[in-house]
Amino acid sequence: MTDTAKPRREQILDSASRLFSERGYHATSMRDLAGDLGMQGGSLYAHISSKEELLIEIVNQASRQFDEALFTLRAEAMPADQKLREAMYRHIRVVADNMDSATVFFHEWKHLSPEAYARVTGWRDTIDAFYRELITQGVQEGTLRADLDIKMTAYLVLSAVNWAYTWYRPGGSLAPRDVAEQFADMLLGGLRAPTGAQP
Amino acid sequence: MTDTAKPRREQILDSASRLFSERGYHATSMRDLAGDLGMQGGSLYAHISSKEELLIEIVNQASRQFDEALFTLRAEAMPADQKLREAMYRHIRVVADNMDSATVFFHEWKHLSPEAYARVTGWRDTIDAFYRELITQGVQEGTLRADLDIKMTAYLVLSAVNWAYTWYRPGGSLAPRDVAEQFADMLLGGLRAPTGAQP
DNA sequence: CGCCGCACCAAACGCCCGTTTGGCAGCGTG
DNA sequence: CACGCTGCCAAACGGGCGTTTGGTGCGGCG
Repeated sequence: MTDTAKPRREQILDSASRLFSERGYHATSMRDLAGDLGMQGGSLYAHISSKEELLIEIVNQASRQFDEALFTLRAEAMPADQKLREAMYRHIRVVADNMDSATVFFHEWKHLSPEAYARVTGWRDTIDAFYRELITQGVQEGTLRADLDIKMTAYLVLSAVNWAYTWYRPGGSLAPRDVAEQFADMLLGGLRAPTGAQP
Repeated sequence: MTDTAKPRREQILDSASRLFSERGYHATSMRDLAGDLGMQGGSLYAHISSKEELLIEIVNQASRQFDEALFTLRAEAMPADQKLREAMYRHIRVVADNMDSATVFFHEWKHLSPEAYARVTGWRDTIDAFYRELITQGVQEGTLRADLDIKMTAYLVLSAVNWAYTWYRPGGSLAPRDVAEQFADMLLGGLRAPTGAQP
């Protein structure tokens, strides 16, 4: 209660996340953004240095959230199926808790300047590698099927957790935990009914 | 050989698909597009009526491809697991054969005018309903697990086939059929190794 | 009280946008 | 040869863009 309002700069970043995610980066003008905050376009530049700085900061923020959520899992010792379940939960939670910046992250990273662009690409590779390691570990320890193609399996898992940004609605009846549990159950156990007849 | 070159209008649509998918709709100017075709910006308007017409036509084209691929499957009588496999194959094939327009479709539909926007939303609902019906059928006939949540299962399948636009590269070693078969195998059979121990 | 610095406004800058216009080569047809 | 049509160019239009600039009201501090 020492300071009831967020710093102006954070308010700007919040508004920018929302508007960029709703309309896209290039379709949002600085005057749109300023209007959303009740000010004039030029006044923004007392707090930020450029429009691209906003995009970079939003994307970096999202990257950091994913990193923090997944990196601590890397070294933990647990069965791969359980670890995969936990990774999916954390991944989806980050998406769900940051719908706006996650959407901007997935949609607008192409518009970054070369350095920031390269950083995002590098981050993607890191996450890819994380899931591939996890799956490889699972195959080696016998928790996951031995005939899995590591790369394709990672793509499948990443599809499930990333695509959530297009349909998940926070505040609905589904918590991130529910989504992750259901997805993990289906992915690990399979959709087919256990019939007993098998070629 | 009666006419070696495509009609100019089709060339424009092809270029627009590529540029819109690479840079985004708003980040591509009409002068960029014209330059790609070796002409002046204003000259485009001898063949098209507006920039948005291009976006609408690209998105409609993609919608039509999905419709044609999936609609014929609806009435066919086959076990649901096999039908799901075939649907995933056709879905991924459309994405793979139309990477540019599919990317535009997934990324830029938000920027359409209200009528075209509503049409795309309606299309999405149709595809959603198609997969939900298919899964419901599978549960009823006993091919798929009885405890599946229909909506979540459809989300999972759609994630897998839609997200392909972000990573698939035509001309690589993976044909759409390979991707679909692997995804369907993993989804239907599950990732977990058959141990024999089960609660 | 006088002063500073902060947050903002109003206006302007140069540039690029989507689109329109008028004109002009080339060419197949009468 | 004259005609009109097609496909394009060069230039311009009004407007919006991201950003800069000079000025102003105001709260806090010496």
